[in-house]
Amino acid sequence: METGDNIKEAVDVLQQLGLKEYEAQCFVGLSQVPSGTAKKLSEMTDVPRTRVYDAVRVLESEGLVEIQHSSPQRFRAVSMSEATETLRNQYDARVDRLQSALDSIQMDTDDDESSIQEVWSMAGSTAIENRTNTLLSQAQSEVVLVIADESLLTERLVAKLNGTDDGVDLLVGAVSESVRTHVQDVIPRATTFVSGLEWLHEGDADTDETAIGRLVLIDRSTILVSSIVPSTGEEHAVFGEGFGNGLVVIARRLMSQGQFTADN
Amino acid sequence: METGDNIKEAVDVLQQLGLKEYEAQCFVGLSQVPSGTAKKLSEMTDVPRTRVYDAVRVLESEGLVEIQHSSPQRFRAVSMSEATETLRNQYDARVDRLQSALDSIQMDTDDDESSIQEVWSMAGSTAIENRTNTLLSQAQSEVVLVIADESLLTERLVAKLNGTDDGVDLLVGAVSESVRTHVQDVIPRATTFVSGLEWLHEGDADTDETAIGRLVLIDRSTILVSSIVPSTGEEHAVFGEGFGNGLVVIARRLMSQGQFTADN
DNA sequence: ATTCAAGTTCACTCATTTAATCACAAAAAT
DNA sequence: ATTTTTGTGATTAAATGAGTGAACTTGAAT
Repeated sequence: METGDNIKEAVDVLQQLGLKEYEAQCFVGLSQVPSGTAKKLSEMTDVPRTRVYDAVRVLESEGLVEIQHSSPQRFRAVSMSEATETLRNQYDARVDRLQSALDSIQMDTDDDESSIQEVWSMAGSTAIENRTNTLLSQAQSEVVLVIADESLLTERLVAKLNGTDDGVDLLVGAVSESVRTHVQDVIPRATTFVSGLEWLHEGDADTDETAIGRLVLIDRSTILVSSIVPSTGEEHAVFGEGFGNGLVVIARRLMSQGQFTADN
Repeated sequence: METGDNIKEAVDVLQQLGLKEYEAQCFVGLSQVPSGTAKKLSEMTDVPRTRVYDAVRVLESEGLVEIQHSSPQRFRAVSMSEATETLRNQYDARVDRLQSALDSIQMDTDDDESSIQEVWSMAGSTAIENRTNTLLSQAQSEVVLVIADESLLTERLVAKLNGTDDGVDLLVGAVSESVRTHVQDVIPRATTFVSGLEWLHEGDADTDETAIGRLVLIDRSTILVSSIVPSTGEEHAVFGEGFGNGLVVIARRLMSQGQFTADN
């Protein structure tokens, strides 16, 4: 059922946004009718009638629902645009509060006696994309980027690449010729090539091995390699810094062995 | 203690953003130090050492923390800007998903045999501000606005007011002369006045009565009145639509009795 | 006035989730 | 070799939320 799934999806997202199940269901229910009573709502959702009142009251206090104090009470959802706006404002406000709370806690500046030989792991596509961005901003002389999948070439990434300093060499590799030409189109100043690294696209369909997502090498001294785990589709990454870092050394070695072949 | 409170605040906000207590504490702990082990973390926060691992693993999967798989493992938080960016992206993505899920559910268009004599209540400053905005957009001929407190005159509200169609009369009332002149400054095209309604600012300090926050009357047929509950500081509002609506009638009556006196 | 039904609130149980503790194996350090 | 750290897993306890039913209002109908 089409709408049924969408309803479930909406309830789901609302719960992720912090609403309880009853609250989410009531809100979605109300968003389908101009207004409704507790009875009507409990019929169209599977919220027990006696609990509709609680749920709706919470929703009202959060600015998502209006209540008419008549008998029977009537409820109605605020407009979609008002609701999403309210939710977004709420979250933005929270992130802002977090930011200022953390800002006011100064960090212990024991130097991190580290960097060399450390390999860090992280996960999550957005986080990895953010890190990629941060790294690109730090580039002084060279950026080597290999992307396995066209979908990873987001607008934001393209913008960032095009915005890098002119003194920075931009080498962008793709796994296939078609992706390469596309990359060359959107990032004219880059030197593009088709990666000669076979292991980059092991794990396509047939094999169940994890495939490489992106590879970022900055100034030959910082590297990030991500992979997509086939079962969940999640993106994981490893990250190393420092010219002498083992991971970085390996990456340089691979390059100098001519595995990366520039085509133009 | 200054930072102690800020730490609590940060943990609190992170929980509101969906993290569990241990996760929130670990993240805040890590954000105070370049990198740390489970032991160190459990000492600086009050997360049991044996549970640091779980918490940090979740944080990693959410892109907020990096893990170095050595022995002992070392953890570090991503930079503040990356963290807030990741969180914000995550939330925006959710709100977007909600929007499209709800969009695809069309609403039952049984006419709402309503409007007249209905009074709805809602709560939450942002929601009320959003509704105010929506109402201002709908104005055809006249807007009467009375604000009790200068703080309610947000940038957004001012922009909205200045952006209303020229054919719409703009009457803005303030509770004091000083607020009035300020209003006149930022909204030149408005006709401003000092509200003669004493009950608007009953409940200042001494009395514990709830004070009126804002009063919005659109085209003499839609009204919204909000009040601030003194104990919690929350803003609540009542809202009525339709020329014949009781609340609207009362509002018109008050106006025509000369309670609102234009000064210029 | 009394009764009845619908509307509403409240209190309580059960299930799930999360916090907190413990026992133990593996790894490092002494 | 022995003793401390480090990491995993299981287990208990506390808190939260879902689900249910009794009881109390209210307004309409007898």
